[in-house]
Amino acid sequence: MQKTDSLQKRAFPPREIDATDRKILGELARDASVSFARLGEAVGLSAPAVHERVKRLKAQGVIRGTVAHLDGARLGKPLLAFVHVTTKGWGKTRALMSLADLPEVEEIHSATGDTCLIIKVRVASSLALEGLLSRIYDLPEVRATQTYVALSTHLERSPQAEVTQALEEAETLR
Amino acid sequence: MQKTDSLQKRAFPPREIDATDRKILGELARDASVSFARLGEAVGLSAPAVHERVKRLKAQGVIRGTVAHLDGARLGKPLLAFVHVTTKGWGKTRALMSLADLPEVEEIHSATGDTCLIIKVRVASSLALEGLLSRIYDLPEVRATQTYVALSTHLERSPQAEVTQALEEAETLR
DNA sequence: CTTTTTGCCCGAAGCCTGTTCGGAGAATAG
DNA sequence: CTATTCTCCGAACAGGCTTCGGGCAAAAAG
Repeated sequence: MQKTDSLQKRAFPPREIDATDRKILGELARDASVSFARLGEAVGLSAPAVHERVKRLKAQGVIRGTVAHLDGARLGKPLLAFVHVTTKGWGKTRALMSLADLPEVEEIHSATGDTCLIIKVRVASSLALEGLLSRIYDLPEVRATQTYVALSTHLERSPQAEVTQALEEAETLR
Repeated sequence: MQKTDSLQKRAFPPREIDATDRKILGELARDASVSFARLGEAVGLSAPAVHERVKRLKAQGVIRGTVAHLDGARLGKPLLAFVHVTTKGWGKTRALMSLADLPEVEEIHSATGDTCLIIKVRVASSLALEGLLSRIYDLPEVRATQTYVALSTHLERSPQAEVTQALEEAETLR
């Protein structure tokens, strides 16, 4: 019998993510409303086995949660734009991060290139976009912004489970 | 009794999205794994009433689906980047749209500004990013690209249900 | 090689939840 | 006032989630 006095056993040891896990993740990334039984058919396992894997993947943080994907246009926010912000000094200030309180702001990244911050926003109208840009400009550390308005969206999805190995293979000479 | 001979009755007439709907959508956009009973408590309705509203919102297309939100880094794709593509002529060609077949490509938008296309990609390494850019450059209609690498992501979420009315209100003089 | 341990899987069963149904109540139109 | 429509609720059924115990194979230990 194993003693576990001083060394606490982890509930989920950091196991490798295998091919079956990726299949499950691929299905869930496309449609998380599928039943465990049907998921099991797709990957060749029983429902309890799939359930255990999904529980582990959630505990490991690979699955960050399940969310409803809403249609921005039907919600009254048909205008999508990317705002590139150039800041004085380092961009990550409390004031800039407070933009996350607005439901119009969907993403905030620190980035390389000319700009320091890339912000993805979805607003009701060009007037609302102007109002949002006005709020950004009011922040003292903002030096300039450049806005790219999405005229049409051809693809928009959450992170996918698969990885294309061919991208990393040695590039042949051109 | 109403005759329905020539005019087929819609299963879900295009009803207005009211405040209760938005509350439900807000909850589901944050966590779609909540039960209808708990959702009903949050908005002051019974489980069947919430169920009917959600069914209608799905039929209307406001809820496009429920998906698992995966962690790109833990899946082996820690590098997020936005690629701006300048194309010859109009950007939306079949070759460019075929980039959607790659699981690394998460978004494709036609955009205003200097660029014609904004592509959001998540890759395993800088080498993989180079390989992906190489594929983009191989397309005949691509004139130039500019890549912004996300150093850190401070916010990344799906479209939110709320709309900030204050953004559209008249801007006072500065 | 034998034994033990570990990890992963499955079938069965209980319980929680999704889903449907019929009816009540309010608001609106006729 | 009456009829219609719409939305809601309580109850009940059915189905899926979740747990449990046990079996099997591979790896590790002896």
